[in-house]
Amino acid sequence: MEKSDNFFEKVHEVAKNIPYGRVTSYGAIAKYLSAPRSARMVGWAMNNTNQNPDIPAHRVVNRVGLLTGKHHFDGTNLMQQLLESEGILIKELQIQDFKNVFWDPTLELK
DNA sequence: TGAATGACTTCGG
DNA sequence: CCCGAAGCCATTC
Repeated sequence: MEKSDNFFEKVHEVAKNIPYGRVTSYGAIAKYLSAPRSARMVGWAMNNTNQNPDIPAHRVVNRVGLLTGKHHFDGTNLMQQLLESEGILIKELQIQDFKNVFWDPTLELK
């Protein structure tokens, strides 16, 4: 165990680099990691990331801005509250003005 | 080894 | 971005 793959580290790094009040998608991160097919693995990696308090996993959603991962958080609506606290508007688990708050690592971080 | 699962994405209608 | 189905990839049983 504890193989510390570079893939996971990159996911952690990108997640930590997400600006305040911004969000990104799993696919965007996967694409940034040169693995656009492994979007699911990004989410899986988030499970490890989720255990890290330095990783704002709540800023990562699916491609349409839907909080698909909220079920993996401790609380019931914790993820939404965290995003709302950052100024992001959410309606029925879907981010409003998603394109406006979307942060693309391939464009901004790269 | 093979089958099932999932914090996704893309394609066709 | 509405809806249904297929594809991908790593992990787990």
